[in-house]
Amino acid sequence: MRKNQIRINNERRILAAAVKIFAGYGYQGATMRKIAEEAGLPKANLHYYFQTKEQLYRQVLDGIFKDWLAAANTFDECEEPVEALRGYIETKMDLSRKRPLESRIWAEEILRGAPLIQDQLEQTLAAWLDTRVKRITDWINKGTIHAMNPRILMYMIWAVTQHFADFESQIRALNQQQNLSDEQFAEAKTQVVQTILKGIGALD
Amino acid sequence: MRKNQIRINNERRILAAAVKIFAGYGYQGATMRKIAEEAGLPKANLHYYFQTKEQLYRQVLDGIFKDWLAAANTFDECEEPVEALRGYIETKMDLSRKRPLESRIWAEEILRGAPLIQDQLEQTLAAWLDTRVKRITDWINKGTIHAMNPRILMYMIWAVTQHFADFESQIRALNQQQNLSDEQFAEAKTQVVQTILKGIGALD
DNA sequence: ATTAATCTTGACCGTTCGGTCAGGTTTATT
DNA sequence: AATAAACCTGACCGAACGGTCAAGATTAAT
Repeated sequence: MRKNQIRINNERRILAAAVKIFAGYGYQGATMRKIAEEAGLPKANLHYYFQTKEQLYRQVLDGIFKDWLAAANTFDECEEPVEALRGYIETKMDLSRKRPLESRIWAEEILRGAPLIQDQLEQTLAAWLDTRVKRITDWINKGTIHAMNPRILMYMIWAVTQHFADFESQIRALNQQQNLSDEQFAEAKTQVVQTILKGIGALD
Repeated sequence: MRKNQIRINNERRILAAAVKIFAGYGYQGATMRKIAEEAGLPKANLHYYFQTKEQLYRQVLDGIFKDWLAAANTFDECEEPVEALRGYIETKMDLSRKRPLESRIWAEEILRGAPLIQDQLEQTLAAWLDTRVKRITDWINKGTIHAMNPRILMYMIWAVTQHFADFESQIRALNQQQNLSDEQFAEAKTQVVQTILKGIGALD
């Protein structure tokens, strides 16, 4: 089978290189030259597979957005707030640990005012958030967690979990110029979960 | 007196314009042309006061760094964790509300790996953090708050408070395309304080 | 074996970038 | 009033940017 094997391979190579370069330099700072060099292909070849820099960037963002939404599986599968939120927070923390580049590209896009993904935020993400807000509201009504604004809870979770990817260089500078070790990161993960779950009255 | 009044005025105008443009476009996306236009001065005039784009950017970063550190006054003045942390969190939240541009410039610099402020992070900020870590450790030893890693607590506070500035466009998209009203922001501030203080065992 | 489709690439293009500079204008000093 | 210092700015520069293209090489289809 494998009809377009060449195309598939090259698009994957280019996208992987683009993630690295966009994360390292930002949209404006990234150049097609750097991405081509990282991918090991001539610059003109990039334009054969992706007409413009913006189109390449859009495809990178699309991939990130899908991971973002997929991270909510544990949240949806669990009934009780402790399991659901612990699972979601841990999944988001793991995502920050394993794929920090994607988190940084997302963060930079939002920083710049989300010029290219505003529609997805206002529609897909807003709808995604609404259903989770409803679940949290149910927990509040049942008295399982304290009364609060569920949206702000979600913002807090996003902020904290993504911080470990987005502000990695700051954390490194404050940790003897060393990235967090696996042990340190595991400690952070536990503490984040505990603090938030306790903070909303789901524990103790 | 006012000897260099012209210089003082123009440098202030240029720095104010630079904050806007750097925050809106990032370091690479910002151009001296745009900053000059925003300041209402010819481009060559910018280079008279600030030799290079990087020097202008450095001065912007320096100003932000000072605000950053100054926000810790309440933290230091209060004895007990509830007052100290509430004061610090509220001050950082207010800073995010009133000066989101500065927060975004800082965030972008960290995202890019802090190429220009690594020294300040490793020295000034690291020392600043150490003294606060000691105070939190004292609280833990006295049993006023739960046992935990004080550094991770500080990361969480930074993450959450700055999120409201850095991810403003995402929050807006999830809030019927409206920025948080003063009432909504006040609610967020209260909830952030409550969740963190409860989460570390300082309340209830 | 031939043709068609896909892929590859060095050379090139117009635009914009950060930065320079000479020469003029304004302000401060005496 | 004269001199010096500070300030202003249009025109210009080389470099780097995103993107194009024609011509050749490779692969797929018949």
